[in-house]
Amino acid sequence: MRASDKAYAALREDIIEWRLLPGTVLAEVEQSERLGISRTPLREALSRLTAEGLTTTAGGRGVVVTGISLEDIDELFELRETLEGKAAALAAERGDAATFERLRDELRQAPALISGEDPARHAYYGLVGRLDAAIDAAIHNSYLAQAMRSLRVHLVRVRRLAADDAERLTAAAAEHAAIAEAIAAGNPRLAEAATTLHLHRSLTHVKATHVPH
Amino acid sequence: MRASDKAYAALREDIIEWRLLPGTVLAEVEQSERLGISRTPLREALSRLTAEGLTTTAGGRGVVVTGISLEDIDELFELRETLEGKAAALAAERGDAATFERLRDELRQAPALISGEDPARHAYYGLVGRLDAAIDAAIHNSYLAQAMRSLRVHLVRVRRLAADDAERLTAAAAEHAAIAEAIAAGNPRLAEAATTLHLHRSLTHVKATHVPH
DNA sequence: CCCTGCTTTCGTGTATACAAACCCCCTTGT
DNA sequence: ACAAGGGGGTTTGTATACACGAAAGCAGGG
Repeated sequence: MRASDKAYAALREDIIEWRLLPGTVLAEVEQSERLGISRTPLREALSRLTAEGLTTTAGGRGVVVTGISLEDIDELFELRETLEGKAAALAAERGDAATFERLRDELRQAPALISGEDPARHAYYGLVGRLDAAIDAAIHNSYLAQAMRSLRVHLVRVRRLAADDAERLTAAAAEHAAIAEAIAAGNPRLAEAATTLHLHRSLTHVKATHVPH
Repeated sequence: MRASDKAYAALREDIIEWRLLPGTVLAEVEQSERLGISRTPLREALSRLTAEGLTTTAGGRGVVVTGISLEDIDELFELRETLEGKAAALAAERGDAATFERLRDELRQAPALISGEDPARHAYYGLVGRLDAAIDAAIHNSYLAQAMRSLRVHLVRVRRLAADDAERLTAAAAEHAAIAEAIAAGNPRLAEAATTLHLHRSLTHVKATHVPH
């Protein structure tokens, strides 16, 4: 693995997990020494993070970790609704029914995973990730998939702000199952509606349990 | 101006204007010597281009200029319709009416610009750019604006493939005027419909006059 | 004649040294 | 006392040298 990849992954993880708080300045020598690499690969890592929007260059004062305000969350979900709604509709038109039927069945059994402890809950997140991946593959549109991928980075960060209690996760699993069901049924408008519903409830939950940093 | 910015701007221009054709390998030493800079800033420029999707890293063998297939154009416009349709609707809800009324009036007088020679036609492209900028500002959503900006790079590249005859440009100006009119009227659904119509016609034109490279 | 293994060579990945720009702070003048 | 200008120090921007890896070419054997 390249040193720049290692630095990129480490910094990205630190930012997403809120170990590096917004406003933190990432000085090149300091971070390169912390990660045990040279400045050159670190600069490439910082470039990638800045391109993703996780950091911003603060004019001569190094790069700083970007923050996420309440307004940002609204904007983020506004775009997310647009993109994922369209993606769900396209998946319903173009996707393979059997794939999404399987995902629907798994999602209906997800409450068993959620009630358990952390390893099981991790399995649930993996399941949701597989649904996202299946939609990405089904839409047959690399540009849309790319746009959604770049969004998900910020969304994971937002999710870490909210309290993922078992109750909300159970409800979310049901909503995801409804999306998978609509896609499997080949009903674009229903798939879009189910996605809109899910995202609205998700946004409401995030804003209700949000703890400002 | 930094050397990396200079290299980035130069390479980006070369790719968009099809002076660097798809499949061209951009070797680091070769390009750094051509642009009169060192490898370090050139690498940063290539990183940025790759993040934008104008180039792709070819697994250890340098970066190559990406191509745009007919399928890519379809995918590009599918995403564009989603994003710009939403943006037009949001602009109609949140934008300042006076701003878009002025743009509508200017666009209605655009045929005079188009019939002229290149400098006047350049003024027309600038006018369309101002409409885009006005929409970007009106939506009050930096993430959506960012997504549209990253799309426009590829769209400019596609536009260079099509023949921009005066007839099509005159029609496009009328379609743009209709969009501005709908936004100024504060009618989101109409604004979205006008955008959808414009993009469909634009796509049809591109595919009709498309010359494969 | 073809296949395989080695060698050479080119190209990227990384480290480090140097240069320039910027900020902070201190000093000085009003 | 406050503002403006200069100097020191820190930080980024750039160049270059070196190391590692892969790919292409060549030679030898089957």
